[in-house]
Amino acid sequence: MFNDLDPILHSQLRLSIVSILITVEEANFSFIKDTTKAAAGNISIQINKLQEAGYINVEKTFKNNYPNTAISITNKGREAFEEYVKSLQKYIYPQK
Amino acid sequence: MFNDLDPILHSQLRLSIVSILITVEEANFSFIKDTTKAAAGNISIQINKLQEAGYINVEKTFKNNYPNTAISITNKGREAFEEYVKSLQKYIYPQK
DNA sequence: TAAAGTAGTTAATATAATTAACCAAATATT
DNA sequence: AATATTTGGTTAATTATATTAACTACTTTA
Repeated sequence: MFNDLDPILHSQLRLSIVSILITVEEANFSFIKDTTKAAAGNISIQINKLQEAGYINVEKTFKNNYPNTAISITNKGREAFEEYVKSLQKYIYPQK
Repeated sequence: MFNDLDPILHSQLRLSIVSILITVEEANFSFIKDTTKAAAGNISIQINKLQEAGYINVEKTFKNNYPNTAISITNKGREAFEEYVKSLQKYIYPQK
């Protein structure tokens, strides 16, 4: 009846991050920080986990002399997100 | 942009339980156990948390000589679920 | 009456999320 | 030109959560 929910995505902050990345080509650390209002440390860790899972690409460069971490979603990440949403539907619309 | 997701509901097992209770008048422990496939101990704990939060009613009686735990959703629980779903929509359909 | 099953609970453990403290470099202030 | 502050992070420690293993208490069956 209830599919397992991908534990990588079933975390508020990681879901927020992926949710943002679904809508944009690329986002940097600061944008994620501003948008999610989460603490930088937390974001740093959750980005690592998403990268380890292969859900996002992380490119660290320098921009205007400052470190800049550019993040984008991978195909795997996009698919995982779609799967997660499908599974969730079964929870939130159990009448189906 | 992203509402906080009610941490009481943002747990796979608790969400499963509430999701079941949304569709039925009442469910007992065994039904929840069979439907969710979760371990009894885990269910026991999550039922306590949902009760503490006022999201469910728990009635312990004996049925055919056996202990029987009947569970039903409260108005508060139903509202929390609806709110949770609304918040989730913003995550899973960020284009909106 | 001994073994197996029902219906749970609790304590201990494993896992995950969060925060506090830190680092390195850049820029702003006195 | 020192020093304070800001940017953009990371890491270690803490806190919170979830899960499991072991147990309780009773019932039924062989």
